[in-house]
Amino acid sequence: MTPAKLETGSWVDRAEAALAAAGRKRGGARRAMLELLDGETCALTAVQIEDALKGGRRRGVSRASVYRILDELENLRLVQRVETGQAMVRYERVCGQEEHHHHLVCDECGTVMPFSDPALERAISSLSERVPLAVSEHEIVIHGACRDCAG
Amino acid sequence: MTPAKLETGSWVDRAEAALAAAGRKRGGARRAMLELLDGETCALTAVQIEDALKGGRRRGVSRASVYRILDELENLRLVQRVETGQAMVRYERVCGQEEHHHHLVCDECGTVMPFSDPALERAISSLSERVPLAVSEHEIVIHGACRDCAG
DNA sequence: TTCTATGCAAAATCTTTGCAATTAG
DNA sequence: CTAATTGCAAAGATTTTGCATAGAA
Repeated sequence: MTPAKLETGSWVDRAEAALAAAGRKRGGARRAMLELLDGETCALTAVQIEDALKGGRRRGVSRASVYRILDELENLRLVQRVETGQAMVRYERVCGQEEHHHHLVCDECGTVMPFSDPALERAISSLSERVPLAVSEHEIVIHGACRDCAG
Repeated sequence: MTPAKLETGSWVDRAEAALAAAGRKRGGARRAMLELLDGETCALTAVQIEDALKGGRRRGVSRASVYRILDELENLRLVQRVETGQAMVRYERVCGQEEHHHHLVCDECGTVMPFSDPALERAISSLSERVPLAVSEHEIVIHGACRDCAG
């Protein structure tokens, strides 16, 4: 065993391992999605994922598979759903604590940007202990006008 | 003028005034929705609103009108959209600062509960000044298992 | 071989729109 | 009378499901 190695694998490797542990077989469509998601820094919609795979150098993946695979990955906590109030759900890979972030949404142009704030996280974790819920996740979305749109 | 009176009107009165100021005429469907929303402490989906109006003692309102009216009210900032990651958007009335709150969502049974936390609000408003966005709103959703579901 | 992965097309769900009739001002 | 309101039905958009084929172990 090489415990030190456990943390060095990429997210794709970690995902493949989790899928294998769940008794799943490998598939090209899922592999392509994993690679795409691993390269993204922020959340994508199902349609954006489909389009990115269709246009890029990776293989295309049908929309039904995009949804099915996102659902599997969400169940395994490998990706998380992000609700930005834009009619479509977005998804992004789940990383370690160090990359934990939330989202800024420009209501004018629809741009979504990540942000993180330690003070906010502290407030949330303190709150999590005082709430009538066994907290598993939290999501913070800040709406406004981005610099381009606010003029 | 009686400035002191301005704060005493119910949310329904405030909404009607805002609608009148926007050049809208009164309508029974909208009135019924305003009264329903005013009596709710937390967010409802469009379908829940439709059902509540159909079954209750108030007049029924067609689904199209429910959506149209919610959209109007949202534009006038009389109601706000709440995304809880449950496929359907929820709406609730917007009140003054004193009633500002966020949401706890039980991912098992779907229950949505309101909560508020001054420390969290302080963290958010401090953050709002440091972000590349002219902030208009923020939304916080905490997911987990409620006491009934967690056992 | 046997069970999973995937694509395609149809279905389901939530939301919006077009149009005509109704109603407020 | 004129413009806003509303219901109904049809249209849209997003997401899910059924089924047959291809692929991994």
